[in-house]
Amino acid sequence: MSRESQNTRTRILTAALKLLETGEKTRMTDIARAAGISRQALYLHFETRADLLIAVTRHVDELNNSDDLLAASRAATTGVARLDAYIEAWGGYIPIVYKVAKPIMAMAETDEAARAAWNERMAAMRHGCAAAVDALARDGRLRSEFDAETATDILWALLSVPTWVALTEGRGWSQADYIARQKLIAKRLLVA
Amino acid sequence: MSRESQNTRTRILTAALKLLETGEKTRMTDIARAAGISRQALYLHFETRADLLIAVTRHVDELNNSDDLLAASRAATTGVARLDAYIEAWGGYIPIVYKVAKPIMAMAETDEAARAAWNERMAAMRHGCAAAVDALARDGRLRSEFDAETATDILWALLSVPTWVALTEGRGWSQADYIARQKLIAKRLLVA
DNA sequence: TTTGTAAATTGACAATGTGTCAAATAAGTA
DNA sequence: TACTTATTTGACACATTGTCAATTTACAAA
Repeated sequence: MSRESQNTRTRILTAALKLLETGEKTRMTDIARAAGISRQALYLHFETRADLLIAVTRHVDELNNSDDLLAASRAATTGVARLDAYIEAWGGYIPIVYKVAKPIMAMAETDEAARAAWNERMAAMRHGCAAAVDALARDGRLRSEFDAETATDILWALLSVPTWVALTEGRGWSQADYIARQKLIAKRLLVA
Repeated sequence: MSRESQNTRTRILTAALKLLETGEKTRMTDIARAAGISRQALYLHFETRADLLIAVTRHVDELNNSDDLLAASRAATTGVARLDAYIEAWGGYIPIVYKVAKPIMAMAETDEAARAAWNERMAAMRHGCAAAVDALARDGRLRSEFDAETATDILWALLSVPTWVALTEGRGWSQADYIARQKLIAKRLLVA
């Protein structure tokens, strides 16, 4: 994969991302046109449409330094602070990835690669939840109502993308509302 | 629409339901074969695949007396009892409708009729949530942290189908776990 | 300048699944 | 017998993904 080819690959990802963000159609034809190459040339860089879209999410992660973003919550000293920081970080990141994640979620019904990519992402998100729950437990402030595993599941479901979609797009919660309320809810549920 | 035609219509709905429940493919071809008629004849009874699937959900509602099921929670005297009863009723009904609802949710991305049908269902579910929240408020037992509208949104998101899918299919919660824990969560969040 | 190579183009085509159409048939009813 | 309704049969349009083969472009090495 030469330098030239790398440029084209990035050009494709950038073009696809722009289409996704502006809500335009993202058929292979559309992405090719936006990238200024032929539709068939897309297949020289990505095996399938699913692969291409998955690559776009990774591209988005890189553009936004997603690791650093989420790692910030690790700096928190208390469990409660960590929980808040994680909700702030992840909750703030959802709107960024959502536009790209949406077609992947849709494809996940039928496409194995898309399903695997999405599950992996959700597993990573759950790790963040588990870390917050563990930090609470270490402080002796995890409510005894649920064990750590169950508490993690609850937090994970609470912070899931479909829940975010339901509350923001479906019920009109602003992003600020969403984050503030989720912090309250999570603390009420998990903190003793 | 003659009596004979009615029979065929029911036969189609029954056949489609069976395919959905057993997880088999539900292309128009498959449904037709299962119903013992030609694929083209399906279009004599339903305009589109979306219409057919929507009709199946209504058929399921009728088979299960869904109205009565959910109405039971209305009999509860206290707000807390009503909340519990609603979670029990709706939570218990999710697995029944889910298999049919799944392809409709998938179609909702692209098909206007499917989207409308699903939104209507979710709005109806939210009415149940609102009723429970109002009952709590009437008892003076609604937590003051959130207003009634927001509390309803939270309960609605908590009881949403994607959340159920995440916790049961995704995290292996049994149906009994799901209902018991959701009751605890809802009370912890909403009851003063 | 010639030659070789990687990237991209062009045009055609298979596969899938939905939805449409027209002509023929079956079966019961007036 | 004639009419009506449901259904069948076979063909086809359409959208979209993915594949293939032959050709062209452009750059780099000799």
